[in-house]
Amino acid sequence: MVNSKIKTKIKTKITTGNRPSAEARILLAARHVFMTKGMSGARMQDIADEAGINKALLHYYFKNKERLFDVIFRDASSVFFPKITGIIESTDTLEKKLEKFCCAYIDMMLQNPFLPLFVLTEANKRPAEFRKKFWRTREQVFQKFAEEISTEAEKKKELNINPAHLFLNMISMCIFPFIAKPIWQMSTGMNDKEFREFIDERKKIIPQLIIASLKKKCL
Amino acid sequence: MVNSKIKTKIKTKITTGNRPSAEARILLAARHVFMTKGMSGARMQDIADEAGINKALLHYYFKNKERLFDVIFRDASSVFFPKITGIIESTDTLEKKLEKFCCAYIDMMLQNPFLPLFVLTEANKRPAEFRKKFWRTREQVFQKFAEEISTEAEKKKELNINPAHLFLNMISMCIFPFIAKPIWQMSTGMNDKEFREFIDERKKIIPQLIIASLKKKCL
DNA sequence: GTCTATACTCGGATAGAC
DNA sequence: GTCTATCCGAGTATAGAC
Repeated sequence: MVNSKIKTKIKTKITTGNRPSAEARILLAARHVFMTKGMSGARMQDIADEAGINKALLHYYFKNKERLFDVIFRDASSVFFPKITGIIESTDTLEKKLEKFCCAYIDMMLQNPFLPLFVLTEANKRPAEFRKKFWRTREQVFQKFAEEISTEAEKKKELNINPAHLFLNMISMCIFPFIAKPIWQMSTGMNDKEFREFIDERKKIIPQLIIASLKKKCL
Repeated sequence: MVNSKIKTKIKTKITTGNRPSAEARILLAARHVFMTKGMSGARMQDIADEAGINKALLHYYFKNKERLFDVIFRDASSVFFPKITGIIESTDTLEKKLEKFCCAYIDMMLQNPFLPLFVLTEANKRPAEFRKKFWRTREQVFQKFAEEISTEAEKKKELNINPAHLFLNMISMCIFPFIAKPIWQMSTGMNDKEFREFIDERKKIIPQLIIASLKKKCL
């Protein structure tokens, strides 16, 4: 499996034995190291160690650090920018849709706690490169959500809400706690278990709050 | 001015002439480079260039990269974790206090747009070091806010609100847009001017939303 | 205090054996 | 496909002149 073809989606291929292939182990290790240290802080040696191979093999599979990073980052982006078509197109009420979205999104971040800071940091560091290499128009989650909310608002004559603010409020409240986790825990004294429970509570609180903001009286 | 004494607060000292001293220029340049590139991405050469001096002088003033970083980061933290005693102790209503807080905090970030991502990233990368070297108990903004909200809630018999969620919601909505700025602009097509106006709107929207969440019906 | 020149270290990348 | 050994550029840090 040489690096000649760039894969668009990472799959952890398994060899005939029970141990993941070297390539799969590299990807797993690279994901972990890049996510925790960032592009500039990550060391090829760390990735090699964690994958249980040596540096030379990294270059055999992925040419250089940048290419390896790109594979990881592209995969990370595709997870971070969710596909909400499924939720949007369902026949649920808006309330139910928001609830499903928050719940699914928070669950995803519980499984990938470093993802938000990783994607946002790297997107900030080189915005031009990000736009060119990683930005997919299809990932414009916001557009669909905005339409959905606008039509919903029109139906109910609650036109005083700005979909942009509403959507940004929602994702802010979902994502930010994961970015601020260490500081928040220092500040409140929460341990990991308490933090986890606290986050779980937010799956209900956030959509409720958003729905409340739709009422004329609130905004 | 040798590096023997560590300053707790950065002041841009001006020499007798009209050009800032070398030390002041270094601090200014270092702040900019560290904030945009992060600790691991920053290059001493870049800082020297931007300050209009050479690398050797950096080491003359600040011994090494880590010490220079520490000075910048300590200063950044003290700005990022706001002193809210002034707002808390005023005789304003809770509503007014929240409004003042959001407004002041958003204004601060408008002036230091890279601050949030910088502080949060570095705090995440080395949480133990962060706690030891930079965390100040006095910065536990949250505690005071929580007490304030609790007493307010008791007065109005609106005990169904959790101050932790309320506070986290508020700062999430204030801070997150600055972290997500490039992605948000790509996603919505906003230019810098529009983004600025959009942010200004939030100074009112966020406290309104928070106040609304205090009502029993909303949460 | 400020510079030039240089030493040293780290880390990404390659050559080549097996 | 995987390894050892090595190269080489980049980047931090220091020596020493002025």
